[in-house]
Amino acid sequence: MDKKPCNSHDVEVRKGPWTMEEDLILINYIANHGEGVWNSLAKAAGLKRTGKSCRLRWLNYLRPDVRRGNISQEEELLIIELHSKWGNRWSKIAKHLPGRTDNEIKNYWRTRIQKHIKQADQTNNYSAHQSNSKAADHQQASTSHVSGSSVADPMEVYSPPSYPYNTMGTFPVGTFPEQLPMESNEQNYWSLEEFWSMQLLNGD
DNA sequence: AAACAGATCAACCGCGCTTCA
DNA sequence: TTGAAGCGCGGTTGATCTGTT
Repeated sequence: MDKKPCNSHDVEVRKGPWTMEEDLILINYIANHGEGVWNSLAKAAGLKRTGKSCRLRWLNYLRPDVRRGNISQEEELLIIELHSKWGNRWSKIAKHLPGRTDNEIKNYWRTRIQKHIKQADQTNNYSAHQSNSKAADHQQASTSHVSGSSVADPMEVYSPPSYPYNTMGTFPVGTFPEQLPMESNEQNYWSLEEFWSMQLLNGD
């Protein structure tokens, strides 16, 4: 299937961003028939998408309990804690953050947290280098805990207090929460009903 | 105002695990 | 027991957005 083309009859497969029409078809189909058996679902719904693509779209975006935007400090700390426990087991981590998807957490980790780890690492390496030079002069036995090779897990050099975030949980650069076009921060959830009423308003 | 660079995130890809005939 | 099919996961890519010069 994934390892080889699973369409025996050369069905054209769409790729790229999902259209609202496709979203509607998928939502409607799942609302009526439930999720699961994604390959046959895709065919039965008349979507020119792979089952995989449908599953991903549903789980990461269309599911009514998906929470979007504004990862709180509590959630962030939880992500950090769980990542230090389990590593890149994003789906496992996501299970402990209701409404968050593995993809979202993975992206968040890579774009935000990992960046800060690198920065902290560089800073620490720099200061470690500085202090090591001095230490060498003084024949001190002070071993730096950020010697790179001795650190198996980047979390060990990661120090949450060094975040550039303020205590209000806002972000220094223009990140998503304030820029979401429609919802206020309280409205991180949206339901099928809301989606459908949006469709009615749009006349679609 | 335009060009460029960096950040973000949706979506795809490939691999490995599970299930079932 | 084995091979095919389905599914889930983690890594990666590319389009878009935002900030800076």
